[in-house]
Amino acid sequence: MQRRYSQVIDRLKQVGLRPTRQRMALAKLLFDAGDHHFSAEQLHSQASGAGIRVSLATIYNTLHQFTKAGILREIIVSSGRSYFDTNTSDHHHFFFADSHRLQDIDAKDMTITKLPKLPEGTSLDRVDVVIRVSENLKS
Amino acid sequence: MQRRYSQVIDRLKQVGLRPTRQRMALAKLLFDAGDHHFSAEQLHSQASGAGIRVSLATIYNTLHQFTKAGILREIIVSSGRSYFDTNTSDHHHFFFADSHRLQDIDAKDMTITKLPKLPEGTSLDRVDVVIRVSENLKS
DNA sequence: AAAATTGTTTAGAAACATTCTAAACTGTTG
DNA sequence: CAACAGTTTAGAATGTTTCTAAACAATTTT
Repeated sequence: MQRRYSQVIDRLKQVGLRPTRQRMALAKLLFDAGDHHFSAEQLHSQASGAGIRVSLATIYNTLHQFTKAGILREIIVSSGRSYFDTNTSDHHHFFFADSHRLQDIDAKDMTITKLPKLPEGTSLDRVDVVIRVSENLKS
Repeated sequence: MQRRYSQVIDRLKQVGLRPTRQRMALAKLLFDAGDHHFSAEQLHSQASGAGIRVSLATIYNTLHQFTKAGILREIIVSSGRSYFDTNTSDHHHFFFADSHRLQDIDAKDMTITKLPKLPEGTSLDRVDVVIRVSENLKS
């Protein structure tokens, strides 16, 4: 049981975060599951479901720490609720307006050939592309 | 005094909205001022400052109605607060992470040559590009 | 032009996601 | 294992947005 956590412990240490009970449990949930998108509330329920007792405050703390550490990415597609992505590589998103679902777009499926000059005295953080789509109603 | 509202009245009628006192006043504030970005709260203060008494609920109602009618556009750059844009033409945005400011990017200053295939059974609503930048600290 | 109808506005309450607080707890270091 | 610094927690607080149902205003009908 202890050994299965070694990867997660290493990963946390690498990014300078203490491997606490909660962080290890959450990291395991997040990174053992492959690329996916989720909200704070979703992670909280998932944790509860898996028998991990973590407060919502810790979920938020952890999400922000992971994001700052670069092992998680925040996606902003709707005001009023934040989403996170375990895929931190260069890519973009489809956003299904009706169901609030997200789907990755691989960087290679999308090309931006011309970028505007950045405003004076600024440096680039990130280019976010969100393609908003509607699900067609069945006839 | 009455005549100055005729454009705004026509515009509201065109999009199927009754030209009420509040809608006319807000439309005038918004569309006489040239392209700009704003939040609900900002519009509310601006209205108050101009001696227009409108409730926040009406601000929100109006903003959503205008957006649905296509004479306003919602910009999603930060969870927890919505921004709107009086410029509804095809364009994108710079977002200044520190100051929460927005700046238009003309469609012609940015070219996307390759778009991914849309997921099965969906239709395109919009492609949003947000270039997030940080203001460089002075040395 | 009053009455009837329908759509709009409102204050205040409610909802919701997120952040804060300060006290209890845990991991780490020496 | 003591001491310290960092972490977690419940619950309160915050901030934005939506809801409610009653008053009001624009429009249509008579």
